[in-house]
Amino acid sequence: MYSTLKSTTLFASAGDDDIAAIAPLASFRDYEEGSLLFCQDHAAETIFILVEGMVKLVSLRPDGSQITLRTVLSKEPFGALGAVRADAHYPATAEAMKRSKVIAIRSDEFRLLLLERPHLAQGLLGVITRYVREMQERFQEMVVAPVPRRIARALVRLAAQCATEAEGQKVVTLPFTRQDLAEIVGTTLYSVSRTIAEWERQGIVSTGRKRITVTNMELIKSLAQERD
Amino acid sequence: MYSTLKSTTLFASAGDDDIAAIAPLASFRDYEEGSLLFCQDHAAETIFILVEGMVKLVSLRPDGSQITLRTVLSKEPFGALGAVRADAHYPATAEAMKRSKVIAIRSDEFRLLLLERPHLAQGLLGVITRYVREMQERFQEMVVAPVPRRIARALVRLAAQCATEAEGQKVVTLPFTRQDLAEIVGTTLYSVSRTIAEWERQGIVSTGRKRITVTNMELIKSLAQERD
DNA sequence: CGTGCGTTTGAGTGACTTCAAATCGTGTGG
DNA sequence: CCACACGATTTGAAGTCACTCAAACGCACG
Repeated sequence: MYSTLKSTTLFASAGDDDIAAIAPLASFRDYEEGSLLFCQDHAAETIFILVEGMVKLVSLRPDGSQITLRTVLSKEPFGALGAVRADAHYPATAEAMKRSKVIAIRSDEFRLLLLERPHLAQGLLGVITRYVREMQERFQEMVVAPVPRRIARALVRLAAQCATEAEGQKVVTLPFTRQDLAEIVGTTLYSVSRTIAEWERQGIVSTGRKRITVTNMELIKSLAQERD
Repeated sequence: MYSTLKSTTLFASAGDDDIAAIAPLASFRDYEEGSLLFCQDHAAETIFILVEGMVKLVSLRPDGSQITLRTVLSKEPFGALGAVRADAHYPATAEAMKRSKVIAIRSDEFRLLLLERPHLAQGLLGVITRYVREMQERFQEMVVAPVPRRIARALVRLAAQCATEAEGQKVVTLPFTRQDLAEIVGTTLYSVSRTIAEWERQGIVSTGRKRITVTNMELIKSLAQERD
């Protein structure tokens, strides 16, 4: 548990004594594919760190459709906003996309530690700040970028996240359905299908059921850029 | 200066000793309408707190168009992400929309204080967390909501911010051009003009040059809702 | 009384969505 | 081991929302 905690982005700047203080609050949990780790608007009682698997944070809309706010792949924390304020509620629902293993930490006790241990607060600030920057970037994309560019950007971002796990190889396979991607970039599965089919004809990607393999990362990256 | 700092959202949870530690790092600055407080991608050397006036945080796009990430009205801090990491750069450009007065704090020295004074870190976490939630909400709007609803939401949000200053009155006047609003909701000034003109015909708002007055806040709020 | 910026309005276009239906691939039960 | 069933994907056709471009208008300031 010690070394697992130490290797996460949240506790990268923490000292051994900080880790020792956290460890008693933390426990491992496993989730089946499709199960929910927490639900939107429920009290944010625990914060999570993904150890293994894949989790998506989705926002359910009144009309039944859903938007994926974030895809958690590496050893990133999630549901961490609840550690800041005492009466916080989860702003989204967390769903396991595969069998996943997580570390769960009680947020109320963690919050108390934040006041005593500045390095923990530092780590949390770092994690949240990085998230803010990513959100701002995606926000801008949503507003101005056409659908194909949004998809390209999503692929680049997801490939980079996956590559953290499987050290930077040229060809990256992403285990997402067209529907998954549609919820990430805010479009329909039809538009995703048409766009990806076109790219497959051009040899930029190869696809399959629940799978998209980027074979020419450079080209995808250029499609993700502003200019044409 | 002491009481001014104490009244801001960033230092609401700070003790008198915290304020005393901050005060030497802080100074007042004034900006003319249209002047830039900081520029995108420059080193984030100082964090700001708006005391008086109005500031917008805009992201400039390669094609020349711009998107307003945030409109700062009340005694909110901005440019505060730079306080977290040493080598941070501003993710956006800050422009004064009116003559404005701000408090400027050197971010490198502030960062050191964060490690010694947990209540300051607490305050910063609170501010950033609130911002994350707002961004997530706007992010979702962008993806799924049609333009008129996005405009309605922007008006509701901006009116609420203004109302913090001029205690909740029924009729709120917002000093924005059609272009300003277009950059906030991510559309064109033409679409804003048409939408607002329609609302004026229905008596929901009254408009003028660089001015939009919400006369029926309830109706605007219902337009901002998901359902029709 | 001009000049310029902010605003209005029209017409045309294009990107994306929506709905419908067919097809493909995979896993499962007989 | 094969056939079926369901989920995932493809493709077509129609419709619409909002953008783009162009031009005119009008308020406010010098």
